[in-house]
Amino acid sequence: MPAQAPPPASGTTAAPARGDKRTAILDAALELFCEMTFEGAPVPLIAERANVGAGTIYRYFDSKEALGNAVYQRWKGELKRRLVDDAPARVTAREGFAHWWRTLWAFAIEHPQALAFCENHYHAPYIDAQSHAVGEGLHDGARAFMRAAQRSGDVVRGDPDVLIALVMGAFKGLAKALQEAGKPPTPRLINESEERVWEMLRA
Amino acid sequence: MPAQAPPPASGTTAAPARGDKRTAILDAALELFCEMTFEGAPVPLIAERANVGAGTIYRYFDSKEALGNAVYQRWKGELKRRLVDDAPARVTAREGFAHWWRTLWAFAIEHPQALAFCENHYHAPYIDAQSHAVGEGLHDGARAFMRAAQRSGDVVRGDPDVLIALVMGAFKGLAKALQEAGKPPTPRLINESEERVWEMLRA
Amino acid sequence: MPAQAPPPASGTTAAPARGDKRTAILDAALELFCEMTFEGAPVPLIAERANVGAGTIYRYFDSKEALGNAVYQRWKGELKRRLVDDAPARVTAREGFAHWWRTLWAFAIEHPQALAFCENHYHAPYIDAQSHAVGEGLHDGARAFMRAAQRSGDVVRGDPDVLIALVMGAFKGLAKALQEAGKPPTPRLINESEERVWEMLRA
Amino acid sequence: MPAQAPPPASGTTAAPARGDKRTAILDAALELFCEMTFEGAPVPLIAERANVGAGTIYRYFDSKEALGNAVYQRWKGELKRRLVDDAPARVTAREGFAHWWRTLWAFAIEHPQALAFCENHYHAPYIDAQSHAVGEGLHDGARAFMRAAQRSGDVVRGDPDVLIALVMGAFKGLAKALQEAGKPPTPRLINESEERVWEMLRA
DNA sequence: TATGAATGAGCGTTCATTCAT
DNA sequence: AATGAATGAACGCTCATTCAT
Repeated sequence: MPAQAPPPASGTTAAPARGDKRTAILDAALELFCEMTFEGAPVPLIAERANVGAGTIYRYFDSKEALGNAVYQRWKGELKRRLVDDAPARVTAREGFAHWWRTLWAFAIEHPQALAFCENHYHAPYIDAQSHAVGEGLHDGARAFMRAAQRSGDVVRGDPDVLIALVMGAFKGLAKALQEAGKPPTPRLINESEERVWEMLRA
Repeated sequence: MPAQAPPPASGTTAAPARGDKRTAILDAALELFCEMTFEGAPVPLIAERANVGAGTIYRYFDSKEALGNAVYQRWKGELKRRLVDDAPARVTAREGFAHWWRTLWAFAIEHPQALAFCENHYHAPYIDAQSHAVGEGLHDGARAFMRAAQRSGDVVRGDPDVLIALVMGAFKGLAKALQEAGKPPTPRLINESEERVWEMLRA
Repeated sequence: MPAQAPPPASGTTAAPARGDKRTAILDAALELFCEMTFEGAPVPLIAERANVGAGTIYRYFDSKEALGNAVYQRWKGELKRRLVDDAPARVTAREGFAHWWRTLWAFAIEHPQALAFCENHYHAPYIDAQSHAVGEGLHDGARAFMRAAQRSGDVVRGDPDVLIALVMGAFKGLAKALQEAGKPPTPRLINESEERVWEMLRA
Repeated sequence: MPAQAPPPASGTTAAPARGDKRTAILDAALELFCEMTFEGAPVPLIAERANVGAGTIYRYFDSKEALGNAVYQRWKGELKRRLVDDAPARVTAREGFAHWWRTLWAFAIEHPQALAFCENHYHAPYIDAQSHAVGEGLHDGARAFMRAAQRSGDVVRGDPDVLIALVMGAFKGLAKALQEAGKPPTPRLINESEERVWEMLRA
């Protein structure tokens, strides 16, 4: 799954679009950070995979750490967009939960490396405040949803952060386990797991 | 703990006991691998933290990778011992689940870094087959428990590996969230989360 | 010279010519290997002597051992070229021997360290098969010459390898002795020693 | 050929003789210096081969370099003893030369590693003045012999050092070639080479 | 006297970063 | 704007040497 391009390229459509190189670098970096760890992935190798010169990376990113943060924010931001910004308004708690669960799986299927990267690197020493803020934005959306669901009486009482941690943890655990086992997440599995996790939340 | 043990334990309590250095290295390595990543933690820094010379590490471990695996096996083995080997026999599924959940939390409280390390490093490129075998031993124990619980009708049907992934994921998610927030896991929180997760499993 | 040659020769004389660095490294390595032994010569010191960064050496040579072999093949190959490939055809055995003896001395005068290096390092543990093959090529040429000289009745019968060993040993012995004593090899000395050594060979 | 013991042990004959360890260390060092180079042979490995503790070596020798010089002097001294001190008095030049040539070969057969070591390490950076003095003593004896042979008219005129260099070089060249080829020096070969080399010297 | 665990300086090598082109 | 050769600090690791036992 080499190239992923969530933010539609701006400007004219034909010709070697501006930003092409930046995207190529971000894609290559994501791949290699997943394969070899952030520290283990040499910048020159990222450059080679992105088909650019090693020096070119430094025209787009101040440092390797800045590149790591850019990768993080790109995908964490994309996930937040889908999960929070595109959330359906005025639906039941159960429907809202279904949106979350299915969107998470859609993202995991489309961008398995992006998901693994964001999970594994949230606590990496090079992740900066701005990146953490993006993560917080996602969490805020989740908290708002959970609180509303508790208010409506559909979801058990208790610290919403605890419930979010349980739900997101369950998702990550299953996604990771499937990836390791090499099994694709079938619609059936997604539905059944949605059911199970909802039981955990249900009032 | 299949790793090396050059200095035979002296048994008596006085004097800088043999084996001290090996343990000091393992402890320092765990700390630094958590703080800085395996690749990011320089061996000389591990030595300094352990109050030994840099070369001394290589008297106890063949390489940095061997040290990483020793740390992994030490704690994953300890967790497996508590979770599987010390599991109560002839109890209900609900009681068996309580043992798991509470043992996990006890371990998380005693050795927060050990838990984080084992979780984050299972797929690191340096983890070897023997380490993976230790992890498998733990998983086998979990699967045996889950199958018995399904046969007794207390837990929902379905792939036991999926259920294990959901439960372990939920635990890790909550443990991680509390650690980040700096909140200790209160007995109340442990009990309530046990209740929630059991709902996810219950037939 | 089968080793790497990354910078293509520019041909024109102006500007710091490409290939300069590779040659500077080979020259510095030869010097230091002679002064301090292969194992005793630190790579960073070779780099300093060659006026390049330590890392630069590894752009031209895969390892210190590869550098050692490149030095060996460079000079052993050059010697073989002069001695074997440029040997005069259809001359008497005596004239052929004169070519060998004088060419050896010319080489010893031009490249005293190169000669010493090739002699002392043929059996070093780091010298690889390709380097040995270059040495063999030289020896094959010598054997062909010696056999022809024996067939023509000018040189005594006996294992040609033994005669070669005696002749080459005598040359190295004298060259080394002069170098140690700091005396230059005068034309007179070269001629007289040629006479002596020919007496050893003469039928 | 693990143990060589030219200097007869002093003191009483039975019981673990004094000097045993010193000799064991010198023997092990000679072997390993030949197999792995002086720089390449770790002191702890020498200790292991000598069946002593690593620290014990430093009771007998101040440093690794001192050990290297002790090995050098031991064997160069032994060679000088046989070649110079035990030389027959009042014999013809031809007979005197025969003594030299045959003694060299006897030494080469008895102590092949000792010979190779002394040859290859004379110019090593760690060889000190005292060691060089031992070598000089040998050379002085050779020079005295050569001068006498020239005075008697049996050997060609010319710088005796040049003649010595040619003769010793021829010997070393042949000895080395045989060792490399794995062929033993047969009496016939020794005699024939003696004849050849004498031709080089003969007036 | 003899040991070998412990040390840390120094090795060969890598790689994030720069800069002449 | 883009390159990739060059750099040198910093890495993992070795080994000559010391010293508590």
